[in-house]
Amino acid sequence: MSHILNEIITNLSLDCVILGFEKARLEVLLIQRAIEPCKGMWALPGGFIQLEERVTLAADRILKATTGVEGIYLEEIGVFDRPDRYPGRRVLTIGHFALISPENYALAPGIDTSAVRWFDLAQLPPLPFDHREILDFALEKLRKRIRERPIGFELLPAKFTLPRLQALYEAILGTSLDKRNFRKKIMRLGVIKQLHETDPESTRRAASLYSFDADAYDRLREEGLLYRV
Amino acid sequence: MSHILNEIITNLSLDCVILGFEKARLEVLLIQRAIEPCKGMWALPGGFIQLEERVTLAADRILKATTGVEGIYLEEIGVFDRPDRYPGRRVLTIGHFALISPENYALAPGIDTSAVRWFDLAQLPPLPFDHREILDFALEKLRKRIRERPIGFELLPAKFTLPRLQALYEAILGTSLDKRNFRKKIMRLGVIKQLHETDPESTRRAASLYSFDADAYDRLREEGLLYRV
DNA sequence: GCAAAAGTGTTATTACTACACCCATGC
DNA sequence: GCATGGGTGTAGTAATAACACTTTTGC
Repeated sequence: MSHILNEIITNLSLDCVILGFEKARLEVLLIQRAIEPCKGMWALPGGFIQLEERVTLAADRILKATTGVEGIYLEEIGVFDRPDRYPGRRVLTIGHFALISPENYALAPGIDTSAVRWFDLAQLPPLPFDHREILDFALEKLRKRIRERPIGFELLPAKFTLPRLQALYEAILGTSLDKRNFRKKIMRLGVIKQLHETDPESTRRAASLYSFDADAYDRLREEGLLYRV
Repeated sequence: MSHILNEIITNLSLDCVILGFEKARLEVLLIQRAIEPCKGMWALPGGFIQLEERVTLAADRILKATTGVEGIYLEEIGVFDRPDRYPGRRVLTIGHFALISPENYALAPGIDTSAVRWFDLAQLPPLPFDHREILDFALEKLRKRIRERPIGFELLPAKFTLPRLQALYEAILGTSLDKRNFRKKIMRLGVIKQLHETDPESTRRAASLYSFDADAYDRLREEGLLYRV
């Protein structure tokens, strides 16, 4: 077994699809590559796994080192394995995704990275390798999952309004939803609770603020509860 | 890029959890290892991926070479990455699973394998590496999935009876289900059709045979339809 | 004729969809 | 006072869970 410090597994990398929600649109976090291959292109944050490292820890390390984002829950979405996906040698990559509220995280371009920023999904630059495929796969996974679990809270600040939560669901699903039915369903799940405050950012009538009950959410998660659209 | 024939990726393997249903119990297909490490132990069928090979094709190739089973749909369930999971060097493995009807497949121990057979899940031998973890993960995935999709047909012969399908659901979920409600739900899905034959193996009153409508199933799959228990 | 397994319907409850108006606030 | 976005209720329909007896057949 090799023990050279920080030696990497050369045939296996990981990439992260970090999704956020801003101004009624979904966004994805991209980095501008400062090294070859594909130097200068905007790409998913990613990198190589060290020889003795757990994949999840590698994902945390790489995301922090390239974007400044840390302490988020990254979920594995699958292995991407086209033989020609990376130039010069065979590299399979383990796709990960996460949902975060952009305003909670400061961006800082780091190692091998010349810039980091959020991109609206509708205005993406060309992506290198198979990153477009990985992104599309993550989006599809998100759409399926939101029908099965009351996710979405990760994409909003700790206190949020119901109109904003509904806008998020509509952005993910690409449809519009009935306001009354949406509220009934969400409230019946019992995972959000009303705070006795209103939205200070409102310019007209202020909406009530709600917060998310993590314990109740975990209970539902166990039971595989659904949001059916 | 290396082009030595059949050169493998040394840090990445794959393993297969093949589940079947026999005599009201779930079973898993294991092989007896004919080579080190863990020579002589019963283990999940698995092996290494070749340098230019797609993972799915590698899984088909390895499963056929070790067990004789071929032509089945293998689904990726995730990467297993404990640093000490394989002795002597770092090897991550991509877990796969599949559901098949044991009677449809002839078993033939092959390369690096001294025996193949089905094991009742309740009477498993000790498994090497992290194979127990991979198996448990696959079973958990199966339980979650059966609540979301009308699976289970892969585990039964082409013609099956409703009592047998119900027994399968009960085996997977670990609960008992109401016969009338089960039939109503399954029939309402519209993915199985009644044949005008009865079960020739019956010793008392013979049950009707049904078959599975693959087209209707695919349509439901698209919509993410559910079996809620 | 009886044991064993297959098959069948109804009711009460709960969840879902569709749909239109009033309320609070800043300007 | 009006424009903007927040908030609320009902009725018809569909799905669900709970529940017990009759039918067929081999022995």
